[in-house]
Amino acid sequence: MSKVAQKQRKRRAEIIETAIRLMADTPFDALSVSDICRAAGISIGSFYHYFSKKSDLLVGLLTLVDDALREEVFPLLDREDERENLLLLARGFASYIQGNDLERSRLIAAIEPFDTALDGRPRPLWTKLMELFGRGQEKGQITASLPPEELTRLYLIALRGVSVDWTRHNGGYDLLQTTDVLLGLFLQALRARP
Amino acid sequence: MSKVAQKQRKRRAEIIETAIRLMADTPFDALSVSDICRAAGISIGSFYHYFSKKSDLLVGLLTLVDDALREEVFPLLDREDERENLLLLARGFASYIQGNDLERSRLIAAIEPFDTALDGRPRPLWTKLMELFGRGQEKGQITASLPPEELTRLYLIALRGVSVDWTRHNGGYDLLQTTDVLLGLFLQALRARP
Amino acid sequence: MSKVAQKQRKRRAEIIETAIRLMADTPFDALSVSDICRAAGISIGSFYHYFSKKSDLLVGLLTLVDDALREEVFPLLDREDERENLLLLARGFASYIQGNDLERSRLIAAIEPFDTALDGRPRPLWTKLMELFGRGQEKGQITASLPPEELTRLYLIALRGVSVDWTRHNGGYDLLQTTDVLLGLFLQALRARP
Amino acid sequence: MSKVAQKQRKRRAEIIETAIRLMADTPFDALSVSDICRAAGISIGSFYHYFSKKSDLLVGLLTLVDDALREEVFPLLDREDERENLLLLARGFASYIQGNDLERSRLIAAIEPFDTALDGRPRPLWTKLMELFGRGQEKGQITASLPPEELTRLYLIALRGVSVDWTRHNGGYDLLQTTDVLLGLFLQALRARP
DNA sequence: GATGAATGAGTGTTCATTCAT
DNA sequence: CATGAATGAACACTCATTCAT
Repeated sequence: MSKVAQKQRKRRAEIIETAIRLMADTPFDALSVSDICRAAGISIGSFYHYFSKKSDLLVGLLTLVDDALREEVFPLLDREDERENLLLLARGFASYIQGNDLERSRLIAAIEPFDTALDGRPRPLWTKLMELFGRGQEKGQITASLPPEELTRLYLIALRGVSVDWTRHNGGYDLLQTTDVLLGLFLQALRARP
Repeated sequence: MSKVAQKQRKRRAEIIETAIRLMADTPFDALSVSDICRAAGISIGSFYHYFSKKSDLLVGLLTLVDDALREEVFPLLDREDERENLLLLARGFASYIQGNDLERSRLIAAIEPFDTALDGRPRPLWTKLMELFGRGQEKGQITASLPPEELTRLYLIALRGVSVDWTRHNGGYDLLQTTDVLLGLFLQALRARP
Repeated sequence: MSKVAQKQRKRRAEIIETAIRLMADTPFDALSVSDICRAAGISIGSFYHYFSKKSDLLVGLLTLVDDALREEVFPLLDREDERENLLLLARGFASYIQGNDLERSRLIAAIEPFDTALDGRPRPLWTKLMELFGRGQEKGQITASLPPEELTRLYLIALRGVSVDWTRHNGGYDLLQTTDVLLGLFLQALRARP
Repeated sequence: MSKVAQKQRKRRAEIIETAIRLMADTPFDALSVSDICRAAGISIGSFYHYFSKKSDLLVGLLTLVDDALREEVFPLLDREDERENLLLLARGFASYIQGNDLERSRLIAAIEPFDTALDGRPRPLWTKLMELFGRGQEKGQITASLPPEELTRLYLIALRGVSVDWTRHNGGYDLLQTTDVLLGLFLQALRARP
């Protein structure tokens, strides 16, 4: 990648980060381009130099989440019991949202259509879940009464449920713990029966 | 109720129904008052005669849902097994959203903060769930490892999860069936163990 | 006057009084017809039964002031020294505005074009001032270096000045006293010189 | 000042001038932002680029008047007799309102709360009057029976009176001459007596 | 690359006025 | 006489987007 292109990427990322920070308090639609520019210390003209439309920001934002998952969470999923891996993945996602130093980025959850495709490519969270459920069934750890697609779908629904609920309650409780309990119960119900 | 007041109520309800219809395609915030008026065949002035602020519509809308639940779903919850009642309640809610001839009103789910209070009073869905979980534990049908409040909370999170997901997929699948499977699994995990 | 017409007059007067009361806090233009109706306890329909336009209220209002002056102040102007009568008239006007139990009607001053004609007829305040200045000159009490019309005009300008100023300061000082001093100085300068 | 900032100032001033011109016929409150924009040949968006609220116009307007007084009238007040200076100041204000080629800007008078503070700072007209009355009393040219504050207040009341009256008569007479006569009489009454 | 002035359609909301009941 | 539902033009203000510099 050329130096110029790299600088371009970095600038884009900075703007996106700024937007995420602001979205902690204000939903995307209620955030004006000039708000973002003021916070990012750039001019409106510059914004439109890096993004051709306001909604381009969202695409950039989702890509950022995907990258974080791939780099920080996926490498940890090496347990023998796939149900443990599934729970770890949910926790990884929850903790990214609730996020260490990213407290403010919690609204990601509200936007995040985390199963659907982005630019045609499937989101990595979906792909990884499919993989884990598939392997879990192969290993006889997870009930085979439903296909992996269906399990993935249900799992994501529950995961989205917690995220959205947490968001609606303004991050007022421990997302990690609630995710643990709810998805734990779900996985318990999926235990393969003899 | 006087004839005049009745007419008032009816007109208000008509406007709300129109808004619900439109919200199938467009989220509330992106819906302008004049859109609603055009669709309802009334003038902007009339709108503000019935609702003092745009956001009043939301309150009206939630009240409508509450009333429907109370009148059409609650009377059916007379099974001996409280888990069956819980599932029936979830189905009732789902079917109201997916709604008979109301296909288009599905976006209710996106707004619906169905656990929190409205005007200070708790929403009836929340109250009823508390009641069913409590009785279920008394009868020994449901695990007592978590308090009814927590169970209610988790149940609503899952329920909200399905609704929101279905909404995000533009009502592209059978909400009733997915609700059945997901909440069924959840209740299965809650079965009291000897 | 028929009983019906009398009742009509009374109702009109009631509405005007209500409007005056409200105008203590809110200028006429910022006062909506429905505000007035709510305060007067009548329907909008009724308002338009008694006044064909909102601005009709103003005409009614001015007539009310004229009547009060004629009935309550003019009879007192019987001093030998016309300058005393002139001061009494100014005081009478000021005290009507500041008004005993009419504290709230102070904004009259802001509207009051008290020299110009109303419906073609000259306002009584103007007529009376002309009369007093004329007699004062005849009696040699007031300088004849300016015609009565001019003196009247200047006197009204000063009188209006105090009223408006007092209004702008939200009635924050004693209107009567300031009127006394300012118009007193004015009359002092008009003393006929040998 | 940078070229950009200068251009900004000029544009703002142009808009204010336009508003003043329109206010000859229409009081500020009855003047819509879009009227002003149409007359100024700019878009509504541009208006809000230069003024964050409609009422900002008023502040700008008053500042303009203050600046004009300070630059064009104050330097002329160098007579030995302070009463002459006082009259010159009144004439200067009147002539600014009636204004050379600014016939149309006469409504300034109606808005002008010319004694009260603007942004916390006292208006220069008030300060200058205080100074002149104070010096006049020291020199024994003006009666000491009232303090300078009171004299300033009364003088401003009379000055406002003429302005408002002239405005109400739609500039139908010579403001300069009337100011001369009225304030002249006032100053005559204030002559220090042995 | 970067800037920010300019645009104008669009927003939620108000309100004088009419008129069927 | 009295009501208040209905109207719709008007208002102050916002904001994504363009483009000359």
